[in-house]
Amino acid sequence: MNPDRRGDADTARRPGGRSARAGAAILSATLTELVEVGYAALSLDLVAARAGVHRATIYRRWANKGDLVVAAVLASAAADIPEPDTGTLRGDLQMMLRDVVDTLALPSSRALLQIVVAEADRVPSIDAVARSFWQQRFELAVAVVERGKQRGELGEDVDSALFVEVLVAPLYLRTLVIRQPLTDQYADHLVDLALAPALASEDR
Amino acid sequence: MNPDRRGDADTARRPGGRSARAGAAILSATLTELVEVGYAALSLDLVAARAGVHRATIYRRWANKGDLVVAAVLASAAADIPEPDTGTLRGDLQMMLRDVVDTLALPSSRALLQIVVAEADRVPSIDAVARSFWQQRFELAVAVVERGKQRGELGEDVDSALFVEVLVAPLYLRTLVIRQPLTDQYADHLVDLALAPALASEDR
DNA sequence: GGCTAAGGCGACAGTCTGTCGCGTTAGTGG
DNA sequence: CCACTAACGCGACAGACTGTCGCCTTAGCC
Repeated sequence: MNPDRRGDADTARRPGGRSARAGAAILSATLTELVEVGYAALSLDLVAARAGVHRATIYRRWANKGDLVVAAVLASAAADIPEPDTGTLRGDLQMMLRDVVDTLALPSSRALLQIVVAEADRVPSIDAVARSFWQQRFELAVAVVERGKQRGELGEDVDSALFVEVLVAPLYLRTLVIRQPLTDQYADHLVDLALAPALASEDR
Repeated sequence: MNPDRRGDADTARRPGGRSARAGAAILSATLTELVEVGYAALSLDLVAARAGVHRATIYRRWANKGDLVVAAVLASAAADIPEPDTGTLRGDLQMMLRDVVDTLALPSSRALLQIVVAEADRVPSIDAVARSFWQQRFELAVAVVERGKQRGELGEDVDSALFVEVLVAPLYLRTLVIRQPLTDQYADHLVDLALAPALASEDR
């Protein structure tokens, strides 16, 4: 639909050299600025300056501010996810939740998450990135829960997807909505709470 | 600290007439625009036009775009909260959660919530509004849970605050983060899940 | 070592923010 | 009922930012 050559991101025409360097510098500078001043106040002049690049160069690749931000968020979302395997469901869950706590403690992750939350309803491409990102994460977490279920650490009747949602949701509620601090103890507490019914039924 | 006469919001110098009307029109127009185009793209020109007011009039009251948005959000947060009392804890919780579901289904509430989530870390006054808003809501919900506890519908050892957090968190996770739809059935399911341990212990 | 895609550079129009001074109007208080 | 004056309307303004353009320069590829 778009004959424009922009927006091809990594498939730069000079993949070995300056183009690639400039592209990476721009995306990195965008993320830094984004975390620092937010989306609304983001200025391409400053991004260009920080990246050591002329502003026109940015526009040669991305049509506008929104597209650039989408690309930057997309690039930073491409982190790989550690797969926990401590041997017990409780251990795996603790590890995962503590990882979330650590991630949400980073100002950069918080800022990025906030931007995605704020813009996803308005920007289809951000919506798409968010959906696939969370789907991946959830599939992994659900797999961990399923493994625990097969080991008999959780009742067969438990809905794994819902279990994961209920387990992690308070971390995001505290961070984004009610603005309360997160601790490892809190995370562990959530795990205990989620596993309590299983323990109780063991006692019968 | 600020000798400027701006920012007094409702304490206008001509409380009876044009000033009050203009102020209300501006705040209302701001909210409408905010929901429609978001914070980043909000233009005071359009707000002024929608409010039927000259742009300078806005600046006479609020120093900048940020202050105006804060005032608008603050004004809209002043809604009163219905206190449920169905006679049973399950009924009260279902009512509260369905109310949250309904609220989050409104584009205006979603948009406002998203703006608050995105800006609270950056704008102290938005942070303050958010904190007091949620504290009020949570106190009410905790009171409902405590009442249920006194009726014996919930174990004495349950942490009411944590109970409320875990109960409502998935609604916000789905709305803001993982972008999944909310239904009344889902809300009821959460209530059942939260009350399950209490039911199980009744059976002993 | 030459060809050429891509970046550097500066100028540009258009939009938005925030400010100002002056004229006008509509509440307020007598 | 009327005069006073606080507050608004209006248009001009500087400054910042967005997005575009054409020309020149450079660095990567063969």
